[in-house]
Amino acid sequence: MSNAITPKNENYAQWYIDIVKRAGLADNSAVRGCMVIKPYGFAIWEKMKNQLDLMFKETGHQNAYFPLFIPKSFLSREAEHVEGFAKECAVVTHHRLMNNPDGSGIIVDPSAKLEEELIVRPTSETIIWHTYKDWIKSYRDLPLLINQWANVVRWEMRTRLFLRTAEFLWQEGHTAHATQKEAEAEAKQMQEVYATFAEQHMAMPVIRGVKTASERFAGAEETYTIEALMQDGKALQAGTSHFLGQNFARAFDVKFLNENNKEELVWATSWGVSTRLIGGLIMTHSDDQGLVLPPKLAPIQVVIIPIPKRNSAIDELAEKLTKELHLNGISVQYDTDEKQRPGYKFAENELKGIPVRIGIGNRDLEAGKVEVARRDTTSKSMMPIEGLAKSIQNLLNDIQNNLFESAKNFRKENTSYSDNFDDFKDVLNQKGGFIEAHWDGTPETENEIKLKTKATIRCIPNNQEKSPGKCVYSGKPSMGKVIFAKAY
RNA sequence: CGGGGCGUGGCGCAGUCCGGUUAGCGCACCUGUUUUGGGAACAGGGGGCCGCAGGUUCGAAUCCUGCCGCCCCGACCA
Repeated sequence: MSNAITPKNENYAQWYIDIVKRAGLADNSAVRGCMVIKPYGFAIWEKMKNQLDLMFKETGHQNAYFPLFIPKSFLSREAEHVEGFAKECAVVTHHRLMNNPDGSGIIVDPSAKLEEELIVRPTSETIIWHTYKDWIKSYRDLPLLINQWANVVRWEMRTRLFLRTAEFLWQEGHTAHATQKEAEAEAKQMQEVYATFAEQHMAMPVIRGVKTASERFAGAEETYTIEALMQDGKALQAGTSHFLGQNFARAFDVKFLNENNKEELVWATSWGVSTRLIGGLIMTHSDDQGLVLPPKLAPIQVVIIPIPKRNSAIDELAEKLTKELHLNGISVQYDTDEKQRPGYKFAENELKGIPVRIGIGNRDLEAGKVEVARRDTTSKSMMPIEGLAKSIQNLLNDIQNNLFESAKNFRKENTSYSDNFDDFKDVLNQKGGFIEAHWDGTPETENEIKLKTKATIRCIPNNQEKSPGKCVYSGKPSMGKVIFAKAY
């Protein structure tokens, strides 16, 4: 009823949970670590999915679907891959239930044991590369550019709504190429697609970079990542694109004949983003009043609220405006629910992060104006009815841009440089955020810093000019700066 | 897996220490009236195997035993 959202600065984790629940995005379910994504949350996911799907298709990819289950033996074919995923897999061991002879309910039928256990996919490289063996014979079959939208399961020890759930929705692209160069270009291209989506649609600035060896995807030779900074100063890995070399081709014996009739192993990439992005979206923009959505991803971009007493003049204007905005691809809801008063609706719409609210009352109509409130700044202004549809479109663009600029400013203010370890620890504990620092390039130093501070190297940023210096921890020579942060 | 917390109408909780009438409150819901420019008021009403299973007792939401589940914090990960 009254604002039940825990203030951000009081308890950020609780604030996040309150937003997810009160805005109606998702709920915990009867299954540990698995969430119910509610209609409003799913509508946001659909908007993300539609845009990403478009971008994948524009870059030449096709959708397909592979099985939920993976034979256990497949997972062990690639040594690093099994090492990375085996600990967190759900396993199917039987295929039938039966009534317990003692009458106490239903039990697993012991006679229905599977010959080979099935793994519920934690990711699909293995089943897909097993399939690719049949699909790829010639250089003419390449490149093979496939994406799948799916659910996967990783039996995480600790879960958080959207950010880390045992089951989650995602897309996983799996491509096969004739040359290393082409596969690397693909992996980089998809990193850029993700970055473009994050920045232009989510209004979430990201750093493009590569992972260090220890943070790399299990089975990858290079992991390209986009890293975002959340409001509490922690980093979020928002999307990754992997150059897999020939590791999976070797494990699943996927070879092709080149133009010279010579047999070669295929080069691979894989890349994915998940419903975690919704968590990132929340923690980039939202405030103590509730969710804040960038217009491009808001299921409802504009809500029109009649100020009682509602009458035909108000209805007419609302309907005219709705039509005009619809013609321009803007989603509008005219809230004619007479049971709730305006104040209640205002608060609910703010909670749900609807970017623009238009209030139409008789007083305003007479003056030829309406009240327009923007969610990002929570400011209100009177706008002339004349040309309103155009004004609203401009306003939506403004909000989209403003959210992105604000997030960039926040990141700038919360990015520090450090060249000695004491200072590094102080910044990390007092301020958080991204810390640029020199690193000597060794996994030992990386690990020591992680043990002492919980900060990890989020990435080695792309396109960085060489800037030799001394490692923040060891003092040894360093060829360039990397980004450290505590991460989700 | 360790630490903490919690299971009581749809949601949030009180009651449990110290057993005792019909298990209570706020929100939500239903009906009606008056309202309506930032979360309306009044009146009436409906809805509960008190997580599950045993036990103690004349009597258990409350005491005892066992089990189950979920959440939060940490280590692991998108």
